[in-house]
Amino acid sequence: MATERYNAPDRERYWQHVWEKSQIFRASEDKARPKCYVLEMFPYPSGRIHMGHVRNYAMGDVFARYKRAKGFNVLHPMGWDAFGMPAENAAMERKVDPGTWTYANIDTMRGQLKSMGLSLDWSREIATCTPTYYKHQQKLFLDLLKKGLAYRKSSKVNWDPVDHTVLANEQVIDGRGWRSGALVEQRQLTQWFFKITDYAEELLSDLDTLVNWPEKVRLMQANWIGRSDGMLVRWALDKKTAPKGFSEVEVYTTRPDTLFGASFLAVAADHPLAKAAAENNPELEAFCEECRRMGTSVAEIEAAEKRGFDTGIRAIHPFDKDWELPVYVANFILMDYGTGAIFGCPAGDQRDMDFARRYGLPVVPVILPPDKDAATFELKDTAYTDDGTMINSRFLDGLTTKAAFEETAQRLETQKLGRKPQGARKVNFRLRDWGISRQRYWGCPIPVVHCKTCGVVPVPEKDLPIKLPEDATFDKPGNPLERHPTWKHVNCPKCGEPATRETDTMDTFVDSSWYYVRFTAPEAATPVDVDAAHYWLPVDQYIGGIEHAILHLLYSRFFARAMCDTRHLSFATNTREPFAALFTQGMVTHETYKSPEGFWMLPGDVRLEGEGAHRRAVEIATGRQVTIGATEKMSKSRKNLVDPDDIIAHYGADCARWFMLSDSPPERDVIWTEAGVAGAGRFIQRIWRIVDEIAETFPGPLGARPESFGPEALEIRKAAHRALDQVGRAIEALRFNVAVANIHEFANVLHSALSQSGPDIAWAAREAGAFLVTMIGPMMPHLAEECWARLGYNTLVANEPWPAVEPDLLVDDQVTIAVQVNGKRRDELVISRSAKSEDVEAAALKLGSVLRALDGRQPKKVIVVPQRIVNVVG
RNA sequence: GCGGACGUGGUGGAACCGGUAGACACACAGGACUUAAAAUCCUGAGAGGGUGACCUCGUGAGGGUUCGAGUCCCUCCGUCCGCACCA
Repeated sequence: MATERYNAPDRERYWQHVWEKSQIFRASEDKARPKCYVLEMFPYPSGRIHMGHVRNYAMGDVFARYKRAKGFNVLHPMGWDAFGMPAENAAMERKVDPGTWTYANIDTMRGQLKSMGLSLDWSREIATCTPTYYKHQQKLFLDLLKKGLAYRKSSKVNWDPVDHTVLANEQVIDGRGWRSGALVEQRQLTQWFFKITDYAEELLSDLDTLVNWPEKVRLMQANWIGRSDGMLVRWALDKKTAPKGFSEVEVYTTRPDTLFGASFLAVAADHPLAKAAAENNPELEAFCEECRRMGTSVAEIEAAEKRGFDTGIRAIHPFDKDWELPVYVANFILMDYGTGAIFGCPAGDQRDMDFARRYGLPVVPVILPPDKDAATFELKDTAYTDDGTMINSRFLDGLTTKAAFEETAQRLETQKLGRKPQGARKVNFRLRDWGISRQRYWGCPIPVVHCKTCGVVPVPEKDLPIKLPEDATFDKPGNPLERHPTWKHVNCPKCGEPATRETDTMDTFVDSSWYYVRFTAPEAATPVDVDAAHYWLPVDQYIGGIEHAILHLLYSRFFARAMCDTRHLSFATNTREPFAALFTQGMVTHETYKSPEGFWMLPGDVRLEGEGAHRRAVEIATGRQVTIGATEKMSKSRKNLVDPDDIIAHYGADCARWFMLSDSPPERDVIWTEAGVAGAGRFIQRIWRIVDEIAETFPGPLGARPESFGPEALEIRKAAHRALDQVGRAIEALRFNVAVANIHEFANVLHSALSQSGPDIAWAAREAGAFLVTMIGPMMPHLAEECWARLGYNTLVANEPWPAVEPDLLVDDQVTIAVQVNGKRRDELVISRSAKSEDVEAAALKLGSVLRALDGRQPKKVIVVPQRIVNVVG
């Protein structure tokens, strides 16, 4: 009896070796089977994997292995998002070459991932920093350039003074660089952009098709794209006051209905009209300068008051040539939204209200709230921005807000009142083009050459890849490519004269915008093997962190479309969405500990004692009391890290995987606890013991199925089939914690059933054992193989199909239904599943508990929900 | 400020479409085994009351719809997340 304890670390190495040798996770196109592309967001090779990776990849692996068992042709690849700042920082700090550093990290992390036993097709591994990858990215860039989807312009950009590079709008968080955390500055630079705004409408409307994405992510993207329906309204300027060459100003508004509530116009400090007006007005010039300086940080914007400067220019109301309004330069007008100019309606917009109150401008209410009386309605300092009935608005009076919008829009479009004021409907987006220039070394070089005579010249395709020089220096800040002695000096591909290479490299988010395409044919001579991509895409299940809800996912959605339009890609589906289903997993958190001096401490240096209110922590080395802090995301800075290697070496990968999948719903944060891991470790041994006992007590293969099963054997079979059914559904829905609970439940049933004997029991137990092993397979694959072998099979459970559930076994002949009296549960009733409602009612009314609860009253009504509940109303 | 999500025992969390709330696990308590510990196995447990089969209360708070509400509707409170002068 009792085989020894399952030695996870040892057996895991063995089974990993077996999988690797048999190459079972290699994917190839197979039209005969339905495909399933399972992808987890690929890691940045920062040095070592962390628990967040373990959780992410464990989830993806469960799904991939399950789908494989369900008969799908699964593609489950892995690679490295390998360009980026940390490699350069390492080069600066430790004098190692960024490439050397990166590849060493990749080697380490590959080893770590392999020790997790993931069902990955390693033959497709890619690293974005290899010329064999970025060569194709350069080709894609050239095609985008040709198509007009990549372009250069001078613009105000977010400059990260720590990383010495430009950041995209999406990469500025609370006014700080997303990576460095430095306060971002505004600089005027000539930069490369991708025309993501060309796809704004499609990127927004197609969100509706992404039904298998979290609602939250879709909303975040929709808000980010920020569509608004409005009008462009052109206001004539009074000739006497307008600067030379300006006869009108165009403003953007989403509320043309409030046009009669206008009391001023305002333009941004960078607006051409402001610049012209400032030319011979030093005071205004100074004000504009001040405005430009502001707005460099969000903190300042928040604190800033609404301020303006009257330019002296007067504008003429589109519907009344005798109505003049002042034109201000104002600090709260954004040059890059709409037209950089607005008309201010204090009654209908809080900002305009603040502004009007400060400068003593008129406040005319134009919308009467539904619950207010026209005679008494007045506005204090709060604007009314909702719908209502139009007042003080001439021909709009009495209309609803919506009708007034239409009426105004129509009139503006068709009429030519006064001096050529007019308007046009316009959809405006908040989304800006994606600035991809980075003044860094460790990125994909932008393949163009700047020539004095020919201008910007694309590098001929035959010259790709433009490789990074291997002898760059990192001893001072700035772009190593820019200061490299020879790299940038080339001859113009067009005229042959001396010219310079573009020294900007691409934002690393470009690399990750198409890697999922490259995985479908990682060796292809062209960026994409169209057939392979057509077969595999879209990704059927994508799993990663919520932190990429906007950046990476939006860029990827853009890139898929841009690649379609440059004929690199075509989808078999009728949308151009790269990720059919998205799942965003929660973070891995851990308690934090602080020494008496206030320094963060590693969990490994701390011993926990007591519980509840008496729970305390002491430093193992000294026995000193340690402060237990909040539970937070595992991070280096707080030192609340647990190294996956340690866990895998001690408990095994299956244990780490199982714990990650237990308890917490995958979309929520999971708290890593030593007790939880130990519990997972105990369960592994429990499974091993159960399987061992089955193998020992009921040896041999499944054999011929008995003619009939006794009630005890039937119970085992029912439990097995029910569990298999439930676990399958739970995995399908990515509800791993529920699957884990179902497995626990089944293991408990099986464990207590094993003391019985008999030929039918033997068969049922063997079947149940096989089921148990199959259902733990996706989550604890090594243990499953070991158990599978122990049960006497000489195949790999990783290759076994998910058994078919016998539907008959999922239903019981007898059902237990609750009996309520007036909605309160009083009893329960075990009755035939097919019992008629009348019979159920009769049986319920006979129950002593029911009679007692009725207390002599006659039942007024009896509600019977078949197989569920009886409610006696009395 | 705007938008969204969430709120269930000591803890993590279950509960299909409105139908027995608390599955499963962790932690805990008691017992068995053991010289002892670990491991394992068995048992217990939402709160309160009763000797007892039982009764009352209970899913953030309050109200509503319903035979019946953790689930649907309204108001409020709290926590978390996203966006934030976007006209």
